[in-house]
Amino acid sequence: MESTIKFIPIDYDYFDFEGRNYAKVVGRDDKGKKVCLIDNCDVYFWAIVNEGVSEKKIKGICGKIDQIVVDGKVRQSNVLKTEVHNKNFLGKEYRAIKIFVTNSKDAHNIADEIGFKEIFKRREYDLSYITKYIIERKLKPLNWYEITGEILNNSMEFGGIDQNIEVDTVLKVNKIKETKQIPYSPRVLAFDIETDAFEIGEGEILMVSLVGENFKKVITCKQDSKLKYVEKVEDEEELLERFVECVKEYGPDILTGYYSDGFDLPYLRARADKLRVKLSLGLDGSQPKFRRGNVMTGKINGLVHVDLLRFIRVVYSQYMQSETMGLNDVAYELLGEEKDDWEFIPTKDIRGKKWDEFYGYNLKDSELTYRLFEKIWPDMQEFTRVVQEPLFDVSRYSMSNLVENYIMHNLEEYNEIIEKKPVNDMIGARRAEEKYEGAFVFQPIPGLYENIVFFDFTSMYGSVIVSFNLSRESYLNKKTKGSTEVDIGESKVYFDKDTGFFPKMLNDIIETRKKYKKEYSKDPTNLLKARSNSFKLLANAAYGYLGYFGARYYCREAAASTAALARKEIKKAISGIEKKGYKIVYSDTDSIAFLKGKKTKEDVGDMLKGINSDLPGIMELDLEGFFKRGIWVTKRGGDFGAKKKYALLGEDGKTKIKGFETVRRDWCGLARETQSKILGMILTNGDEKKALEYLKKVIKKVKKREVELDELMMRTKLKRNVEDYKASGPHVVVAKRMKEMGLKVGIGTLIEYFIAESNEKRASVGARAKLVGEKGDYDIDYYLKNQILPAAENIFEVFNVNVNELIEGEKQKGLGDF
DNA sequence: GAAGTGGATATACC
DNA sequence: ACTGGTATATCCACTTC
Repeated sequence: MESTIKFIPIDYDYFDFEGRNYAKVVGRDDKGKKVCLIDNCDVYFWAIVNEGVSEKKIKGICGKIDQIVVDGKVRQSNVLKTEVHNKNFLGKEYRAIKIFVTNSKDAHNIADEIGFKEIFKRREYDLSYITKYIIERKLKPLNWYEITGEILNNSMEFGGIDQNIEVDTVLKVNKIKETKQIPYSPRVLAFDIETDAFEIGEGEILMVSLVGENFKKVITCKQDSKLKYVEKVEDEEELLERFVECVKEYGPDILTGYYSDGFDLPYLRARADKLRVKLSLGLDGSQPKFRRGNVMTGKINGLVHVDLLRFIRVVYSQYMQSETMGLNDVAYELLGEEKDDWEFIPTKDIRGKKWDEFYGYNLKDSELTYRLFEKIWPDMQEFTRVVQEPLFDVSRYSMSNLVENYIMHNLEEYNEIIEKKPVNDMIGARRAEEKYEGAFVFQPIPGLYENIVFFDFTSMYGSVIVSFNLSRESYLNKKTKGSTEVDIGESKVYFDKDTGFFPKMLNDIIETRKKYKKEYSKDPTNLLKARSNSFKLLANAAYGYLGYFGARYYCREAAASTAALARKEIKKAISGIEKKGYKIVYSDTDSIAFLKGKKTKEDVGDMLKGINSDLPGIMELDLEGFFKRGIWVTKRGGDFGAKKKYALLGEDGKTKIKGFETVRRDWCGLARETQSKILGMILTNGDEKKALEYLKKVIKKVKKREVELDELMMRTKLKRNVEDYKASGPHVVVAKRMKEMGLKVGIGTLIEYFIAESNEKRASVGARAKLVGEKGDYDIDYYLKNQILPAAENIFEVFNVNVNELIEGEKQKGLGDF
C-alpha cells in the first residue's frame, strides 16, 4: 500500500541485501512518530577519458568495462552498465564514462581493473555509500521531505527488516520531494556514568544518570536513596539492563554525553561484555559499535550518539577562554554553571548521606550536558544542514572535513566529478614541500597609547580567495589572457579569470556569516555570536584547507597567493590610513590599530568608507572598536616591540589582554594574576605607581612564604607520549615520575607541578619540579626571578622602571620616593 | 664555571 | 594526521673561552 508522509532524516546507515546496498534512514514524521526509510541509489564511479579519444574508442572501452567482474571474499561484484557523459573535472570539460556497479564497497576494486591508456583518471570510487546516497537522492539531513512509499508491515522484504527495527513505521521509498520546512526540536537524552576505576572496563559502574525533557533519573546498584530521581537496582547487570530500558522508553533521537566517545559509552560496552549482558541500545537491537581511530568513536544504530566534547573542540574552543575543555570549565563559560563539588574517594569509604551527594553529582553532570546540548544545537543543526553529512559525522568532523564535505555536497550544480582523497605517497610529497610565507605582522613601538582605533577585515582570507578567484581549479600552469598574476616570493603564479567552484561556494559561506553577524548586532545573544563565529570559522578554514596536505582540493599556490595578496592589501590599507594623518600602532594579519589623535569618530568613519571604496572584490574593512588605552611592551631580551602581545582598555571599561603571560596557562596563577592586575591598574589609571605598590606587596608575600601552593602550580599539557620526548623539560620529568607511580599519563594529560627548593646548588628546573603532595617548599628565588618579575618586567620597562632591583630591596631610580 | 647559542617544546595570535 | 603561518618564551643541552 502506498502512502505519503512528512519526514525529517536524522540518522543514516546502510546494509547489504543480496549483494546490493540499501540506505536505512531513521527520522521523524510531522506527528513525532519514529520512521525508518529503506531506499537505495545508483552506485557508480567515473573513468575520465583523455582528450582527443574518439567516440568509437570510448565505446570499445565501455564494452570492456561492462565485462568486469571482481570476486571478493564475501561476494561477487560486477559492472551493471556504463554511460558516457560530458562532465567537468577541476573546472575543465571531459568525456567521462559513468560506471555503475553492484556494491559500493567494491567500487575501488573494480576501478583497479581499469587500466586503459585512454583513461586519464578514475574518480569517486572513494566515497562512502551514505555520502553518495545523500548526493544522489537529495535526502539531506535535518530538512523536511514528503516521502511516498510502501509501508512494510510484517513484510518479508529485505529479510523481514521491519520486524527487527523499533520504529513506528518502516517505509520503502518510491518518491522523495522537498517540502516546506517546519521547526524541529530533536528528542534528546543526556547521560553520564560514575565508575570505580578510571581505566575502561576495569572497575564497576556505580551509577548512571539520564536527563531529558521533564525527565531525570539516576540508576544505581549501590545504596538506596530517598531522593526521588534515584532508582536502586540489584546489581551491575541489572543497572545495564535498566539503562537500556530507560533509553528505549524515552525514545531519543539523540543520545548525548560529554567525552562519551572516549569514556562513558565504551565503558558501558566493556562492562556489558564482561558481565554477558547485551547493551542493545540500537533500534535494531544491536550494541554500540566502536571505530578506533585517533580517538575512539561509538555508534548506535538508529539514534545519533553525540559526544559534545568533539564538536566543542572543533567549533568553539578557539573562541573560548576556558583553559581545559572539561565539562566543568566549558559549562561554566557557556552556561555560567559549574559541576557539583565531589571528591573522589574509594567506593568502600562512601557511606550514608555521602551517596546522595554522589547521586546529585552524577545527575548534575547529565543536566549540564543536556543544557550544553540545547545551547549548541542550533549550530550543530546549521553545520549539518550546510555540510549535508549525517549529524553523527558532522558532530565529529575536523574543520578540514567540514570544509571538504561542504564542497563535495555542493559540486553537482557545477557538473563536477569529485577529486579523490590523496593517498600516502601524495600526502608525503605535499608535506615535504616548503612552507610558504604567511601573514604580515607590524612591529609595534613599545609604549602606553591613548585613544586607539581597531579596524579588521571581515573574513579576510576567505574574501581574498573569493575576490581574486584563488583555488585548485582556477590555478593555471602558465600565464593566459586575462589571468591574475600573483607574486608569492619564490615565483609568480597565475589564476584563471573564470570563477572556480571553490571561491563561489566560499562566497555563499561569507554571505551567510554576514547575515548572522547582522542579526547579532541587532540581538546580541551568545548564541548568535557563536553562530556567526562558526561560519567565520568555516570561511577561515577554507584557506587552511587549501594548504592542508590531506585535502582533496589542496593547492599550495592558491594558499600562498591568498597569504601574499592579504599582505599586499593590508599594507595598502595601512598606508591609506597613514596618509590621512593617523599613526599606526599595530597590525596582525587582518587587523590594524592606530591612534585616533585629535580626529573625531566621524572622521575615522569617513576614512574607513574611503578605504573600503578602493578594496577589490568582496573585501571589506570593518571598525572593530575604539579603545581608551593600550599598552605594547618590548620583547624580552630585545629593545624593540614584541608582536602578538598587547593589552587594551575598551570604552566599556573592560580590559582585553592578548598574548601576555596572563593568558598563558603554562605560567603559574600568581604570576598571571599579578600581571593581570598590573595591566588593569596601568590601563585604568594611566600611571604605574599603584601597580608598582601592588607588585611590591606580591613580592613580599612570596618572600614570606605566604602564597598558597595552588597559586604556584604550573600546568603544561603533554603533546606526545612520555617516552617520545627528546628533551625532558620540567613537565616531562614530572610526567615520568607520575607514570612510575602508576598514574595514567599520555597525550593530552595536563601535568601540574611546582618548583621546590633544592639543596643542590645548580639543580635544573626539571629536577626541582614537584607534584602536589611531594615533599618540598616552594622555591622563592625561582618564583620571583622566573615567574613574577618576568611577567611584570616588560610592562614597567615602558615607564623606565627596573623591577629587577625590587627583589634586592633597592630603591627605584625612575620613581623617586613614595 | 659563566655565558652564549640553537634545538625542543608549549602556547598564543590571527 | 586529521586547516595555515607568525611569534614569544622557557628550559635543556651543548659549545666556547
